[in-house]
Amino acid sequence: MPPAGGPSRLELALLGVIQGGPQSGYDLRKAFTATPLSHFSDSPGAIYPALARLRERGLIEPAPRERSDGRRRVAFRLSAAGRRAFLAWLRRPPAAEEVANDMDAVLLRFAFMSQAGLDLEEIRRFVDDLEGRLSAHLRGLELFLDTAGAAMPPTGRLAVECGLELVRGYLRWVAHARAQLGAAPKGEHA
Amino acid sequence: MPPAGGPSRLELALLGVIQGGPQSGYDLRKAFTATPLSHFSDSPGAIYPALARLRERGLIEPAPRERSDGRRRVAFRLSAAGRRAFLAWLRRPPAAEEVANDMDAVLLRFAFMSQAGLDLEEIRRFVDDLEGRLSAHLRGLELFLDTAGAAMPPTGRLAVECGLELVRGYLRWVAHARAQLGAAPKGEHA
DNA sequence: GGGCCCATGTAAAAAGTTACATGATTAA
DNA sequence: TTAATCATGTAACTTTTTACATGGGCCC
Repeated sequence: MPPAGGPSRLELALLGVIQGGPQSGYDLRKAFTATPLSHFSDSPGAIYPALARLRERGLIEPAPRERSDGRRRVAFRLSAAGRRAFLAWLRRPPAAEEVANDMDAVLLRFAFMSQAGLDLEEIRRFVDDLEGRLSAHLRGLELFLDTAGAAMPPTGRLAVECGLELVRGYLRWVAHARAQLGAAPKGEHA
Repeated sequence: MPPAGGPSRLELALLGVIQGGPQSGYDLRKAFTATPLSHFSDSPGAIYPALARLRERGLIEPAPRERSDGRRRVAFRLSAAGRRAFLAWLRRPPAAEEVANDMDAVLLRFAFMSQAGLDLEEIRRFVDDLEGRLSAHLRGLELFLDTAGAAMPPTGRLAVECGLELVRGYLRWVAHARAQLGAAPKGEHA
């Protein structure tokens, strides 16, 4: 729904999957239902219009068809401009506001990074930035609880504490991710 | 965007805050900017139309004004039907699909429970149901990782592992919440 | 009186949801 | 041949976003 400036989250997810190899609308629908990450609609009413938009903007283009069984099938691949836009989006460091209430978008970016060929150092820098934002957000939540917690109804306070526990979970994951990324031998991505 | 059947998430959040006492549109905007839980837009273009819809459907009604300083101010309170609808929403046990990709909605329900006067036993049952769903989802993610994890690009796999860590965070919180709720003396809510 | 916050709204445009429509191909 | 699956789309509707518009009260 949001004319949020650049491509929508669905469009970016589409670009991300397409980036891994030409995909038809039907492929993409299946990818979204099969994959645990991302809760995107598998409805044709979302995907086909989104593909049409991406095509109009020159971010994707029809790929030459290989498997020429009789079926009608329109596979798309990224155009040069599409690849540029996608990489620019991937490289955007996590913003404070995003970390506070749109971690899905941050994780979506991260998920596509190695497949898109970002090098280890860039990915590590992203993780470092993310950790800083998460720590700040954690402090903010703790401060809020200290200030307003006592006056809140029990389940309200518990809900905020849940947010806190989540951020701690993210921070634990950051440590894990850094270990995995650090351990990987140089140039071992994709 | 979604005509998902009942009231939208924003509408439910509005009902939830109004439930705690009469609120004007401006109050609600402030509540959404000040509160850490929930990332709702503070934009008038979202809130005033939503209030108008709720009013048309008979879920809220203008409250008699108390602070009669000169300012124009239209405060709303829940109608009887509004209270019924809100309670019915609160009491809906968490569904599997919700736990997988809309925990925000689950937490939003939980946050309003004690203020709305649900009794401790109901809240505990909700938490028990939630734990069951979370455990099932955890197993699902673990299975996915065992099956598909090896074939995934590194950051893709890490992103799924992040989802896993999150679910573990939620489960830790469930244990904490149960302890808090169990410890509270009978009838100590709101 | 001028500027700032309070307070409520509207208008245009975009994106998603549900539901429907259509046709080809494969398998029973 | 009949049903299921592959595959792509359209139409109506709803909500949200951004941006603008308006006006009253308060404080210096």
